[in-house]
Amino acid sequence: MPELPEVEWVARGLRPIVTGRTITEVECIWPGHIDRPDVAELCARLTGRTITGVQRRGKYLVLTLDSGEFLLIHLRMSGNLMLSNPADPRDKHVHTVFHLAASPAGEPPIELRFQDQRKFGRVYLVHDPQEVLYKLGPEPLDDDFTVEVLRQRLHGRKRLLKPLLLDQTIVAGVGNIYADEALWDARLHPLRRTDTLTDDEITRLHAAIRRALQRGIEHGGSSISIYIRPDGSQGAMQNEFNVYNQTGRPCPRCSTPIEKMFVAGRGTHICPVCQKREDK
DNA sequence: ACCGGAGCCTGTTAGC
DNA sequence: TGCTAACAGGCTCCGG
Repeated sequence: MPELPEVEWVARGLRPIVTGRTITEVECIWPGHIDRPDVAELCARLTGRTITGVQRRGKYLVLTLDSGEFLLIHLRMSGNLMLSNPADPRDKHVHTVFHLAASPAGEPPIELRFQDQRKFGRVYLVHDPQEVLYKLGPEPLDDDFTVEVLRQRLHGRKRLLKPLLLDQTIVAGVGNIYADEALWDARLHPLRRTDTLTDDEITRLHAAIRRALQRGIEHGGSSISIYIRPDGSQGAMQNEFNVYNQTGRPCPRCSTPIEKMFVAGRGTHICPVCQKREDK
């Protein structure tokens, strides 16, 4: 599911509710999600800990704990985190439940439920987040992600643009939706190679990556398939796509029907007129 | 260095 | 209507 904008909204949804609450119990219904440490140790080390903050790094959620440890969660394709009243029935795909005590302000206890249809999501409890995050490239929306930074990261490489954008070590947080949206915005073909890009094209690509992700955040993320925010509300970005999932519909720039192709095994949507294979 | 495919899983949908 | 194959927002490992 979630790419950077969706994970950002999960973090924003969780932050005011879970910060300051203590984990009273961890219920592991399907332990396959737990990457490290093992399930028993994870439950033991989390129980009694207080959540001190909620951050995002790329597509990872980072919960900071009063023990100095970090609870990292990656939602992968179909994972989701929901805040629920303990009395509410559980979805059948809920695999781990974090029971949270009443808040310091007196809000009643709540459950943080990790649900995941396809079971690709992962949970890590670590002393140092870099243990998991060390490979990630820069945060694309940070001020220090400049055109020059992108240029340097492409220097000497010969890669196809689509797989490049999906590579989290180049830039963190872009997935299939926002890669297609960014390439359309930059008027670049997904099969263009990085070593053929002009300075102007790199500048366009840099701006387009940031614009696509920023738009995603501004519209509350994309709620397609099963993704919704922790409070059950939906994003609206799915109504704003220019090319993603728009096969056959007119390009918003030139009205040419959007085409779908496959690149690196991923569905890829382009405007065949705006995104010429070898334009400048 | 980089690409593409397989594998990890289940649910939904398109097609016959 | 019913069955089957293809596809789905991610990532890692491996062979070429």
